Amino acid sequence: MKKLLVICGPTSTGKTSLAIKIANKLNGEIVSADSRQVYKMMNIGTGKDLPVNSKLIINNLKLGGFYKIEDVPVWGYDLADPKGEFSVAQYLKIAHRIIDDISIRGKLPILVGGTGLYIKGVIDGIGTASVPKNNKLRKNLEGKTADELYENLSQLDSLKAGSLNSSDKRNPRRLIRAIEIAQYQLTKKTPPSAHHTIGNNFDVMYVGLTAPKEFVDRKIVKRVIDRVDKGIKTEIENLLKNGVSWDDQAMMAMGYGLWRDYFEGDVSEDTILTEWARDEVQYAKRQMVWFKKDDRIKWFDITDPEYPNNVENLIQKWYNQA
RNA sequence: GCUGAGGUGGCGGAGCGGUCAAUCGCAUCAGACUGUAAAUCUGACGGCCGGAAGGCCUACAUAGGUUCGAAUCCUGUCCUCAGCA
Repeated sequence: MKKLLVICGPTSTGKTSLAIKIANKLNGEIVSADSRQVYKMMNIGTGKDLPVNSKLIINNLKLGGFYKIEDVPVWGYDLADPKGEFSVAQYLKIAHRIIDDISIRGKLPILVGGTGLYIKGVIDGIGTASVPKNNKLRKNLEGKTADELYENLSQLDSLKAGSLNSSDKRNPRRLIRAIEIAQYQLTKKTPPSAHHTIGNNFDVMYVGLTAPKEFVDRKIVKRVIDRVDKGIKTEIENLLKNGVSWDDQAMMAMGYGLWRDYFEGDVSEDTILTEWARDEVQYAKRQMVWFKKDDRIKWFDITDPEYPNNVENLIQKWYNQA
């Protein structure tokens, strides 16, 4: 059976470096599952860790392209223009192609990232992903309160409305999407097409990386400072020069939008760094909340001295199985 | 030293006699999540008991006072800030 290795976990736990190590050992290629690394020109802040002067290699337009990091092809970067929009649906489409392609070439695809929804989408599929965005509808719904939206949804699809939990009932963004799907199903009268999933065709191994909170927090602080040294400010200036605006979806990424008050206001760099690190810490927490529910994941504490041996043994053993 | 403003929960900041354990924002903690997911949203957030309703205690710089009742009014004390010396 074809194999797929997933390496997930919160930010700052060394997912990529483990992936590279494994890729070198098992003849693998990396596929990034990261909702911000998909943007071009956003390298330092999203942690692409590209070697200097490396450039995107494109052999097949349908697969995006790949970078080489320590001789390992890394896919899933630079799929989108930071001025534009991007969503899971687009990611899934291309990620599936990439994974199939790697697999067909006889190599091991390694899905690496911290965006839980992307990983879950790739493996388990997202049934409604084929329902397109309806800008007109969204425009109309814009500004409505959660209660109004909920009422609206109830009329279109009372079943769906009733199934929402108390949190989603008050989440305008989710309610709008739910209405969008409900309306699509009403007008098109066609159920969303069957979605491509990988779960059934691949032997998937899930490796999760964690560390004690204090360890992760310290690492985050260090990394934030490191990114400033590497030139995050220049990177942002370049984005702006290229027409990216502060309001673009891509600029909502941590460590980007935050700088607006530095460039346009009188907020100090120190303040920005503190807030940036804080955002990352909060994000790491949210990632863990998401991942820890998935009991397919085999967890490893990266501060455990035995960790490198343990993961590699586990993966090797899984890899050797027919 | 004089004059003016002010001291509220981890922070910012409302409240200016009762309905105040104290709006709200941030932080923190817990959680949700299927086309923005590094997004968006929910709950908890002085202490103790309780599943909850609710109850009890300690609280709005500090010490007194006025009042049936004070974070809110008065007085002393200690701090902070602005202007004058």
